[in-house]
Amino acid sequence: MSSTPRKEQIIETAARLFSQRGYHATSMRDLARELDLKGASLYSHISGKEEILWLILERAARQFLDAIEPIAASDMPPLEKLRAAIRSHVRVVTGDLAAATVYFHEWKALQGERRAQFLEWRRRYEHLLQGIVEEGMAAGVLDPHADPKFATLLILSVVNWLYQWYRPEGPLSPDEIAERFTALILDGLGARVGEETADAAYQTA
Amino acid sequence: MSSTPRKEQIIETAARLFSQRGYHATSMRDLARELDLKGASLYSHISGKEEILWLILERAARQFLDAIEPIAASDMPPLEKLRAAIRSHVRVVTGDLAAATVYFHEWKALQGERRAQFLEWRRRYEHLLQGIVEEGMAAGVLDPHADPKFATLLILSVVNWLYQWYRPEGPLSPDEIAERFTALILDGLGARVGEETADAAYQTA
DNA sequence: CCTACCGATCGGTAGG
DNA sequence: CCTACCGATCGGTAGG
Repeated sequence: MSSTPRKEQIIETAARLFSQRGYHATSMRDLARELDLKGASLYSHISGKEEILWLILERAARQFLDAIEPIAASDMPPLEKLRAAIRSHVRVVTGDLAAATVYFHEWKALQGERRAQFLEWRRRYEHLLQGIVEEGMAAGVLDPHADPKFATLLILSVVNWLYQWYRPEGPLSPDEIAERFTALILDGLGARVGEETADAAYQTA
Repeated sequence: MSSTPRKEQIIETAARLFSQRGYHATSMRDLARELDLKGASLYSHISGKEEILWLILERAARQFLDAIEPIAASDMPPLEKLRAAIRSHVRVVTGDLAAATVYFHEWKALQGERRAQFLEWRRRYEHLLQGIVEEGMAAGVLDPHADPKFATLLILSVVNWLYQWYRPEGPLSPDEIAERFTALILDGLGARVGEETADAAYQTA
């Protein structure tokens, strides 16, 4: 029925298996069986097991970066940038939950150059997000006295952990989840007109 | 020098290796080499590879539960309960980062009964935390209109993701990190005296 | 895409 | 705690 090229089927199926059992716990024969092939037949489409992992991780990393780069470079107001960045992150995670799970769990199985490339992409992503956070602080949308590194880590905590609990059949759509995340972050890290409220919360704590 | 029993050394070293490379990527011979033993010698102290993983995960799960259970059962005010729960969670994670990493990443390698037991402990922990959140809402410390399940997930996101970025040599102590988490959560999920501020933030978003 | 096969390594046991 | 060894399985290749 499907005209999806074999290589695509291999990558998709591998993403599912790697996300369920982990990269090292999935054998090439497991993967082949899922595609009604013999193990050796996989090697006419891909060069080896690590290449499959790499193709999954490379795509995921590009999706994250392709989404945030135009947002970071745009002239939207800082608040809208932050909202758009959170929404696009949530869309990437929820759009391919298996790939996102592999992205967060299995990159350590990469060796040498690929591992370095992956980590560089991840660093670039986090740096772009931190830039948006800093713009928000400079514009007074986020608390200018907060630590931008810590604030970025908190945003990443919330949007990254999503892969652990998101289920497509759940009650909230991806955009609704992103909306709630944004509201929480604006509230928790936001600058207030009356600064007393924020100060009071810190002191009560 | 050290009089640590061999079994303890095995568990500690395994936690380090499993956290660095993953359970399936660490062989019994890797583990033995790290302890200046031959692979076969491990089996006079433990019954098999999965038992080592189980001992790491069981301890970690018990640490989380032993910390939150007395807090949940106490008669502290709701706000103090939440603060204490977050602080104890952060202490467990930072107190043994390797074990925490294995706790979050490698439990899927457990089979059958052990896997079920682990998941039950994790559910119990999350349920106790949600109870504390609900008490806070009932008492007006947290926004009574928020969704308690979602609020609990957000707290778990922030405190769980810590294992991904915490480094003992970093600028913040575990208790300082917990303090900042609590402040953020009280701010982001907190009830305000003037409700307009929160409503305004939701509508701007 | 298959059969047939490779050397390496896996978790684990026997027997001291 | 060691040497010696087990069957099973691993990723991958040869050759069609």
